[in-house]
Amino acid sequence: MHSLLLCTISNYIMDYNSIKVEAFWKQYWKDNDIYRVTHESDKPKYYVLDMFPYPSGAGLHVGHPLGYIASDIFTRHKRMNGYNVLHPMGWDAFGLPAEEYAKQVNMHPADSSKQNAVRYKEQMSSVGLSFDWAREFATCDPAYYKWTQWIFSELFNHYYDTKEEKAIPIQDLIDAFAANGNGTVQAAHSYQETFTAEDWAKLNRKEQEDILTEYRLAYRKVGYVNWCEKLGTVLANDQVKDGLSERGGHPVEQKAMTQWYLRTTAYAERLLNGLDDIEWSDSLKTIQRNWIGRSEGASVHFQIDGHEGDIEVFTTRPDTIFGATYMVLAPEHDLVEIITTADQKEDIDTYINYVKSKSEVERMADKEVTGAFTGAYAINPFTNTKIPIWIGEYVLKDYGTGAIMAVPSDDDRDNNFATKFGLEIIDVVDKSKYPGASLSDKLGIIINSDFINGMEVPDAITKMCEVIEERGLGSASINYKLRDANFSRQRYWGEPFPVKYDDDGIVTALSKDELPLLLPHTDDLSPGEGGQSPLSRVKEWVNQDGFTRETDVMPAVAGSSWYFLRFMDPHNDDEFAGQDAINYWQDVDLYVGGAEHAVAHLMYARFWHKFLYDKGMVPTGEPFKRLVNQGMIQGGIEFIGLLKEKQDGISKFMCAKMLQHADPSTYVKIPIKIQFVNEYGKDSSYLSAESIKQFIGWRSEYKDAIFECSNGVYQNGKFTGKDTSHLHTFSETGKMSKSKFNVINPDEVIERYGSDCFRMYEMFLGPIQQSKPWDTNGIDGVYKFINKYWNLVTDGDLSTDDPSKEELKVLHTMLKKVDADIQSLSFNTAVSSFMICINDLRKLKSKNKHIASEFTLALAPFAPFITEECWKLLGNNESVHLQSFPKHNDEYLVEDSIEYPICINGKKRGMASFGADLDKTTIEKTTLEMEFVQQWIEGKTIKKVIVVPNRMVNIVI
RNA sequence: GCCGAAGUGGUGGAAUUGGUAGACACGCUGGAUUCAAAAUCCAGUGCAUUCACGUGCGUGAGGGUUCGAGUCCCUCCUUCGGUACCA
Repeated sequence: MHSLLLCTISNYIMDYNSIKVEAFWKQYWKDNDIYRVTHESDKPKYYVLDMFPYPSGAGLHVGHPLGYIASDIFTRHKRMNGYNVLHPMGWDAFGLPAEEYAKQVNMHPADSSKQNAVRYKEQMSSVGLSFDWAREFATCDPAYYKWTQWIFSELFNHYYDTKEEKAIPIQDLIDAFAANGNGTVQAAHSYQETFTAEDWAKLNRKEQEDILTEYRLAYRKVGYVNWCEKLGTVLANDQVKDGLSERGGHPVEQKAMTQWYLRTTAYAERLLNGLDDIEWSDSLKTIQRNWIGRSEGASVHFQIDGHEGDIEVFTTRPDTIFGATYMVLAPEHDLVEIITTADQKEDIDTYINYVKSKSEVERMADKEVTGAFTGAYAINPFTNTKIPIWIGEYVLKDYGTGAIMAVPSDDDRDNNFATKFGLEIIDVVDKSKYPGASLSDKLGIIINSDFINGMEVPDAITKMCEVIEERGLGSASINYKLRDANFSRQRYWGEPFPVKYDDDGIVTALSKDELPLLLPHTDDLSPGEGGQSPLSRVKEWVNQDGFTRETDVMPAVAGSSWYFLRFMDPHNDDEFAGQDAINYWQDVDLYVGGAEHAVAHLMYARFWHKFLYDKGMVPTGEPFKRLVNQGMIQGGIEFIGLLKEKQDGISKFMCAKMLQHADPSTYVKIPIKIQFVNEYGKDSSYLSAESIKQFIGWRSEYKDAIFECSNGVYQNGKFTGKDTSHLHTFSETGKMSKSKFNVINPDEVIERYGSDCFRMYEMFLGPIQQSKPWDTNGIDGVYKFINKYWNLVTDGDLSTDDPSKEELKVLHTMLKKVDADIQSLSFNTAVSSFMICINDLRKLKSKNKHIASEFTLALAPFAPFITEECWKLLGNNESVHLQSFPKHNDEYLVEDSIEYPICINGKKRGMASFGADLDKTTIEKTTLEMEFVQQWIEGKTIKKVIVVPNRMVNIVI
């Protein structure tokens, strides 16, 4: 056995050979399937999940495994505590980045994704992550996306009943329409009209479908996309920068397209309330709450002077309605066309064209007040005065009703608008009693408002809601910021929508036995005509006998919205997951992943889960019980300054120190390989003459360039100046990325220090929730620890005697701390406990087999390879990872005496040792008699003596 | 602007319910070992002052509560993250 060779030379401190040992055990674990789990188990279940990655072409860098290592330690600890732990991994392979990467490397995304996943898996195994690889799948596997499509079909075939507060089959709604029309139906919808059963019966099938679509949980409507005429393509939001395409810098405009949406708004209240019962960080919950953006208020109808209809507005401040001196509609509001007078038509048209010409980004960036008058007037139902109706881009068509009553006295935006256009301002809230209160605080006394004069604002709001309902003007209502989710992408690499359109354009969802609807193969991934998906060019797929297919595909979030359920039963062909498996595994107990998914992924996943819950297909209302966001490991980025103006036609680089006070517009920062840089990451980082040569070798276009250092000039291989050249560089901290040449690959670190050392060092860096720059310098401390541990087990013979009291105390102090730290995910302090323990054991010259064994067991979750090796060397045959985690025993931790700090007026002045069970009075008495205490209290009166048992003594004089 | 999180040595970071601030580690200094180096081991290391014992000051700034504050309260500053005219 190779491992025996390592330990037979016992009188010599042998370094641990990580490469050999890790290779051996990696194979052993694989061959023996020790991380395989099934739901047929008597043990309690536990589900630890990492957010599955999109396998990018670059492979893993040292930042990626941070969360995986943490969850792996947690998993191993749970396993050793008798749990049946589901810990799977897979690939989020569909989506834009995968498609873009495939184009770059000139491969089909199906192939590049597969290839990248293989590399990821290999790297993950090198890190010693204990995934059950039998459950691996990718979101682009037809066997998986069959069920993504199926859930989508189910969404399509359901509506949300607001009375039952759950999803109900659409057939029930059709029956209700046929029986009673839509007047009595309580459902989440976007259909504005009311109809009777007779009306419904008169409609043809297409007309009925058009109404039903406004109720379905998956539906189609017109939405806007970022359209770039020049590139002939639709762009994602992050492909647009400052209103221009990121690639090429071409103008981007808003283009209307009929697209698929999910009615997430139906679940707004439940998505909000569900947050109360789960263990997520407060900040993450707050982000989700803000995103849902619930606000209470009233919807009020304003009659339009000289027109039949009315304008409905939503307001959180019905108490200020007496101050509503004008109204504003969103420029896209349906009524604009109807109410605009002939006189104002030109103004309005000009303004609408102006708004259309602006991109969304420009609209957000531009804070200037703009608007136009429609010429029409509404009647304020409380003052009965005519108030002008304007349009303005600050009113958004998607929020509330797309119309507002403007109260310029109590709303900053309304105020700016009124001031600019000379509209009337009536002050309706006296805020003098509440200096410093902001408008959103809803504080003040109502004035100039008839029957609510003198009331406090909150009371006035309640009163007004009542009166509004009494008078039939509207009702109290709740509004959400949350919008229905756009679910269409004009792309290739995603799930095809499982739907078909007949000749009349009526949509039906494919049934389960028609799934999966396979994504057809095509090598031409360029956009289709008019910004359509590349699929639109695959005519033989789109045009079927008697129907056509949807050419848009689903977004990347589709596949990640339910993958955690598939892991429970990944190879099931009959169901998305078998009920036995789902009932056993229930939900995710611990979910670890990056905060960048705080909104989109988690919101979609919770939404899908709640839908499946309504269908009785999952047993819990929330998918992720406890969630932890790991921080990012960043990298140092090094730049050198290149002057924009060439000197006699030659490029000139200048020392960062010399550019410190220069005008930043006169030079550009060129990122360089961090390997070239001396004192990398520090303020003093620089390129020496040697590293400038390396740089020139890498970027030969600069071979003749001038490098002006602070102490001389380097050019053409020669340095003229005093001492050696120092070309200082700019150092920044940021994401590790290929384009910044600062990627540190875990493979290199593992090769040099071993996987166990790498794992423990990543944990030792700090709390996992925190982001921090990678710095290999500190790794030596952990490396020393690993070697100390190795020597503890392998250097010399171990005694089988009972361990001493001191040894037990040192060991059990560690066991207690490590156990608690793992549960609270404080892995950095757990690593430090191991270090303290091993240092203490060395001081005690401990060579005890029991101690070494227990230490090995406790260390196993952190350092799976070396502990496995040591466990074997300690004479065991079964894997260390299948053992029980050692329990600490408080008996060994009992102290005979306790060191008390003695404080005078709260300042420590000395120490004293007292028996652990000594009473307070004796401690107080003894303390006051002590010599150094006497010196401090001499001639002073003692006001008070505070004795905190087991803590400290404080004397107040 | 609004919301959230966080500011501790030269560095990464520790500190139950308020109870010895700086654990552990890096780095640095000195020493041992070595022909020498690496590696390893030992000692020291918040700042100021002192030959020294010690003393003073110290957790972003200022105030407060308390016998006692890194921890609680108020005001402010900075950094990071989220969000963006949300009626």
